[in-house]
Amino acid sequence: MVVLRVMGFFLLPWPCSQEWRPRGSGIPMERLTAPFFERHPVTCSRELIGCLFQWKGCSGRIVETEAYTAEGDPACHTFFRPGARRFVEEHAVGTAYVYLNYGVHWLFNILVKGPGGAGFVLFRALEPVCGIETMMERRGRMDPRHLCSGPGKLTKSLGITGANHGTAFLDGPETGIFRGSNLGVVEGERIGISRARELPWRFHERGNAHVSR
DNA sequence: ATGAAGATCCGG
DNA sequence: CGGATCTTCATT
Repeated sequence: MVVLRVMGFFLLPWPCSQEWRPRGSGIPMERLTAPFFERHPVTCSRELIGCLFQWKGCSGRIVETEAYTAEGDPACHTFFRPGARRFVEEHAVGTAYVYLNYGVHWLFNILVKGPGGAGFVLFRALEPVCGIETMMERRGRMDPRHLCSGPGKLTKSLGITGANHGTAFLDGPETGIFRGSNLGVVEGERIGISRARELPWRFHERGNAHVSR
């Protein structure tokens, strides 16, 4: 059992075992399944804030996301990459879309498809919960606030690489996303892109110290 | 073949 | 601020 400290307050008793499997300790951990992701990318991005992302021995609360829509979004890979459009067509909701950016950093997205359109949710920051030692082995010893405070940092902390591209992880024995709560969601403009910056498609938990920048 | 662009991070 | 360093895609 891990007690999370958010904004100076001890708030959520979070189920967490040595095996890094979030499992029952009185509070049911509701695993997010396909229907959650059968909605618009912006909706999914907003509602993922506060959920627990579990990845092979490590986990963290999702505290920052960005939405990219497959149609009409010049910043989305689908806009200029036929391969990305094919990916959307050929893969099921919940599939990991991982790519190498600037030849250096792996970035993790989840594929979503709603009636209003398909797209991706980019995971931009996590608040580490379990496996912090493992994360530090990968990134070096540092303030836990900096471990996953960026899309490239969190993949390195969790050990996510291109090998995970195109894989289903929602229902894995060691991977998945679990419903959580948040202290309020702040919406703002996306970061680090050159096109369609004005869209307010970046979301983060209010007051959270683990977000990027 | 070759080149440009890119949803980042780190260090000076 | 600049460099690292690789993939995808378009152009030659």
